[in-house]
Amino acid sequence: MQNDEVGLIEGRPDVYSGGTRMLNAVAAERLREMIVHGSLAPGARLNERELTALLGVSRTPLREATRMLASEGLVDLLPNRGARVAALNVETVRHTLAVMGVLEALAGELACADASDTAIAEIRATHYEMLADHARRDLDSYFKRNQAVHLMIIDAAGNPVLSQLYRSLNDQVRRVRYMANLSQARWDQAIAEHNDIMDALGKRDATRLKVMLADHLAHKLTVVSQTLAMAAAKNTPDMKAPES
Amino acid sequence: MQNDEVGLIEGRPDVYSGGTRMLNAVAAERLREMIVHGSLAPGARLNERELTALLGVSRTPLREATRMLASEGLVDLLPNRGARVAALNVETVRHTLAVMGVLEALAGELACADASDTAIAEIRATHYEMLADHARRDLDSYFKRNQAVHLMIIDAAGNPVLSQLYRSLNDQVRRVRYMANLSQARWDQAIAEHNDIMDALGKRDATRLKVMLADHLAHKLTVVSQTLAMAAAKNTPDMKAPES
DNA sequence: TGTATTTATTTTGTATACAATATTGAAAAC
DNA sequence: GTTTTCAATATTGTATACAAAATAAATACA
Repeated sequence: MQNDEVGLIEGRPDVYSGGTRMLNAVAAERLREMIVHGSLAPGARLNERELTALLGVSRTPLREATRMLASEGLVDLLPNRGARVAALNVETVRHTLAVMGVLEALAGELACADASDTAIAEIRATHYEMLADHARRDLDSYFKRNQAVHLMIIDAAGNPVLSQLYRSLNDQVRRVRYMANLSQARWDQAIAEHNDIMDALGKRDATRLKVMLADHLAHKLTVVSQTLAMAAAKNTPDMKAPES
Repeated sequence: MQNDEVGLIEGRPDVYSGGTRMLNAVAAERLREMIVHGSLAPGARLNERELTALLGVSRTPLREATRMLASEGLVDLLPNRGARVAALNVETVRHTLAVMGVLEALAGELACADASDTAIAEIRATHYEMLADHARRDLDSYFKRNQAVHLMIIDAAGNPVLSQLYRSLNDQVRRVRYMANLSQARWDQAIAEHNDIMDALGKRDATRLKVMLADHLAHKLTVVSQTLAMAAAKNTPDMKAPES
């Protein structure tokens, strides 16, 4: 009756088999994606019955997954009322971006000092692919490459703690992206900023890189704030979790 | 048979009652404490049977707790081999302290700019109590107050994301503290540094505060590194998780 | 004695059962 | 017509049952 999708073991009958895979990780991954992409909206309840049916997993690994997501800050747990997708208000995003800012600055510093030339070359290559996406007006691909560039800079710092933390915070902010498209002007500006960032990194100019990253993030904050303000204006009592 | 300690509901029979409390949170809190205090050593297996007996909770909330701790980085999950206390090697601690450094710097900046005078006064008061602990050579109380001061500075920044993240990272590092005592010389030096930190914060001198916090953390890193190196020398194949 | 190999035991992963709290909906009271 | 009350339903929290790994123990074999 269970195991419609996930729990199904390669070419085996549609029946649970026993202590075997890490369904909690699978469920967490899929829930994370749903939350980031907005198919689970901020404030939405995570109904266990629905989600077990959707994911083909029993309640046990599903609940383990929601608990993990709660520790990551994507979900809020309410006593006897289950899990809700974390609210997404301007304040929280501002706080999150402030932290991401110093993490990027640290990454920039470390990357300029320690990153290998080949690592920087790989970042540059992805950067150019991103420019191609911009030229083609391929927004989806641009977003992916843009993300990749930022994550590659972070990873170039060679600090796994930093990498993991940044990814976690980044997921929070990514949720906003799927709420509104980018204006052409802002897109062009972002590209210009990325050129500066790439240039500074190529020259291993940590001081300038940090400034560029900070500016880039500040502009992102204004865009995100506008997006959230508009969304809040549209359907007023949204975005914020329904009051307890 | 279960519910020896935690699940026991006020003056009720020693039997489980039903969908009621948040035993996962209770279990997570107790496990976190055990890991931070070292009663669950780095690399140790988290045997579910033992822990359910110890905590008086069934496997379900216990597992939810371990999954949360995994997301916090205090625990590693191995497929079909359960949870282990995360290893505690110099590298990881160094990476963690590097991130904590930029978080403290951000907090210092924001606190100097935005913290209320009463908030700073409260930090100062705790600072003086810490000096009293030092004068009395009350190491335990000193550690608590020292922690409190640092957390108060973080919280004074008024950024909940920052606060939560810092606490999570801080738990990682706190584990080392319980492995060795402090030399008198280092203790005196730490006190001197704290005086400087307090002074800079009182004058809302963000630039100097950031330098002081950075120095303080750098010294902490050397102490922690020595501690871990000594521990590694004593019982060689410890501290690192047993190879998979 | 030491090393494979097989068998027993333990431990983990998942599903389900059951009780208590929330939520819904309809009847009753105002 | 609106609000209140109370039963019916749904949903959550916890415990337990059962199967597959993993580990330990025991046996076979050299």
